[in-house]
Amino acid sequence: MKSDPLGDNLSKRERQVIEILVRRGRASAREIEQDLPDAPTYSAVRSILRLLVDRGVLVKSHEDGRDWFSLHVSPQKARLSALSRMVTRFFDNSVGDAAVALLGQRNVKLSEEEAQKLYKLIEEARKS
Amino acid sequence: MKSDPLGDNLSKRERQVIEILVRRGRASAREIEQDLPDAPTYSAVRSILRLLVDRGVLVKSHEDGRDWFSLHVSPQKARLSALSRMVTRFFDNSVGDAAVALLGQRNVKLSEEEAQKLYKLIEEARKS
DNA sequence: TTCATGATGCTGATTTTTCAGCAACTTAAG
DNA sequence: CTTAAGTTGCTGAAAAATCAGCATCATGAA
Repeated sequence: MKSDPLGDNLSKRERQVIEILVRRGRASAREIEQDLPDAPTYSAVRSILRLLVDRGVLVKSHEDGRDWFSLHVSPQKARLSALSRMVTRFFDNSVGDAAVALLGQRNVKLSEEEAQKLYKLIEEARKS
Repeated sequence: MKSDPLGDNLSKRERQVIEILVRRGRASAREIEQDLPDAPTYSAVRSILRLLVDRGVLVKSHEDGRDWFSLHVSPQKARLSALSRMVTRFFDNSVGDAAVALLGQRNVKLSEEEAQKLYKLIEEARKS
């Protein structure tokens, strides 16, 4: 098991940046600056981005006259990784417990499509 | 909405400590020291604990000749809070998407009991 | 080309986090 | 009581993270 690039070895700002990129997929430095809570100066944002790129967490490309940043892993993978991590650390590795906690919250609404998908997944995961 | 005490205003070490307490419910300083990855000295652990108690994140009690630490909120609440946070930040507030991602992973096994619970929850969440 | 606007990365300073040393205190055993 | 082993909080130092200033480079308009 390789060391998780999105694990607990990230600072506050780094996590904030990564959350932005998980949601947006890809963003310019300016966009990240705008999305950042209590945003510091643009320079400071650039510093954090530079660090993250150096460590291989982010990927930088250049287009339309500016840099674009995205996660080294896909947002899909990042989401799964984060979920897994939570299941491991908070739910003693039990996906079932986590799912029950997730769906057992107040005011949870599911579309018909989602409900169907979930039924199917549960059926598959059911021990024979 | 109160500021989340388990939100993103925690440092690396602080998060590590909190994860330990979510799992153990309550622990002595020595136990936390042992569970901590790359554990520093016992003194350093105490410093982090002292800080967290001061900020009201942890609660300290004394028993059997030593201090015991636990979360100010219940592990149950902490888990839910963490899940909600993830749903908000990583799944665009869609509990359905998160649940599908969670259960759609490889090698997910559910007990009959868990499956039944989930069916029930989905049924409830399905109400238009 | 020249100028203005915006983007970039380097650098060092400030702030926060992390840490170990140490003296005081507690507890239990002798 | 005296001692030894374990626990605790204070303190300042070391390391890491955060940040802004600034010079340079890129882009596009005049």
